[in-house]
Amino acid sequence: MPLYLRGTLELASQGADFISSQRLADHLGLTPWLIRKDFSYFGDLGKRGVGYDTRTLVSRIKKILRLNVDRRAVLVGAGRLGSALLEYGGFGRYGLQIVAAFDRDGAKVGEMIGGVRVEHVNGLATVAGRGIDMGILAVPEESAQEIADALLMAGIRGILSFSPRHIAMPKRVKVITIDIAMDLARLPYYLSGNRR
Amino acid sequence: MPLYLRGTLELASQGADFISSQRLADHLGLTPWLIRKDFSYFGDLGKRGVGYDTRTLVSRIKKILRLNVDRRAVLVGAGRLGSALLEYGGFGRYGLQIVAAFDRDGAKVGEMIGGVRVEHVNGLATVAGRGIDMGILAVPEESAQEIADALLMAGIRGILSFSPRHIAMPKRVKVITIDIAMDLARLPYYLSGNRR
DNA sequence: GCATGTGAAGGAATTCACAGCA
DNA sequence: TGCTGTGAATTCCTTCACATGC
Repeated sequence: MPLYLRGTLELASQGADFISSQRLADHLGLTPWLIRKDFSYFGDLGKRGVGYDTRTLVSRIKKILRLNVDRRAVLVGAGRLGSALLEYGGFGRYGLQIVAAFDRDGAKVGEMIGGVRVEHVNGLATVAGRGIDMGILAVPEESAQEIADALLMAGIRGILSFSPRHIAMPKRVKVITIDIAMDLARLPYYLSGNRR
Repeated sequence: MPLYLRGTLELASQGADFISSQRLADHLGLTPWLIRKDFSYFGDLGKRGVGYDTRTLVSRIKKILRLNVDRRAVLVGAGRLGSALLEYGGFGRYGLQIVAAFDRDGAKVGEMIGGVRVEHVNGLATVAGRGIDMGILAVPEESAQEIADALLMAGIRGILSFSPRHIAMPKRVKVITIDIAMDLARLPYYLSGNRR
């Protein structure tokens, strides 16, 4: 569904009022019947013979994904990757915002990056009262688990981690891991004449 | 399999000579029988009653993933994310290396980042003869498709893209997309009392 | 005894084909 | 006619249970 949201937002921004499953499928590199099947689980979203109204589709998917209210995230690790994330403008389209940043390095504390002031990681517990419910982990992999534990203590219940380690958390906390090196390592398999 | 490689490398670096499917599963947050089933497709990798020899396991998986030889990649887009990638040291464990970087911005050309000199994007075609077969796309999303086409022309057959767009390529080119904002947007769904 | 390898069962996701409505 | 919604068929992936070998 997040992918469908992305595609619908994009086509809507190109001025489409209605889109067919065919059009969305072409745009995303998928098949129409898969999209229709997935949409069908959430009741009647489209008009037969016409397609899906982009406006209502966006708002329905946002509601399903609980993106109908703005969400705030905290970032830990203001290194190169962390800074890039703080200055990245792509979160806004989903109503997401990084509103706090922490680092272990005293030299970075106080710095403003992407409009956010870097705080010392010792104060991580203070995020508890700030209406933040997601954490972004951009720390060295050795400290990833430790910082994740601190985020758990601070009441965070969703983590996006860039560390190539499995983060152990109670089941109530959702962890999504992006392992960039591992993703790049998947490419060579497809390089030469592979079947399929 | 890339995930198994990561886990095995990690446990090996901790001094493990043999690992059981149970141990690897615990480490990665998976189940032992899934790992055994997946390994079984590639012939007898383990010793019954003992486990898997980490050394041979690593080399077998590397061979399967075609990571048994070092692979070279080109990066396009030396902005914040691109620079972070150039300076990231995590690719080496898989024998991957970024050996060239390109940017559209003349001011960046000539700069050294992470030991790589930034070249002007107009010269992208020159990668053809340099033993490079993967491209990393860290450009603004509007230019992603255009640059991907240029990479195709330059003989690249695998692309890791950070642009939140579907990249259209001939079937012989493998494209892996990392959409950071979309991944973060998946979290809110899990935030409150969801079943499962 | 211990841990792998694997046929069989079970479940989930995808694809198909078409009925139903604008 | 055009495009959605959906049961049925299919394919794929996961889980189980246990025979096999160190």
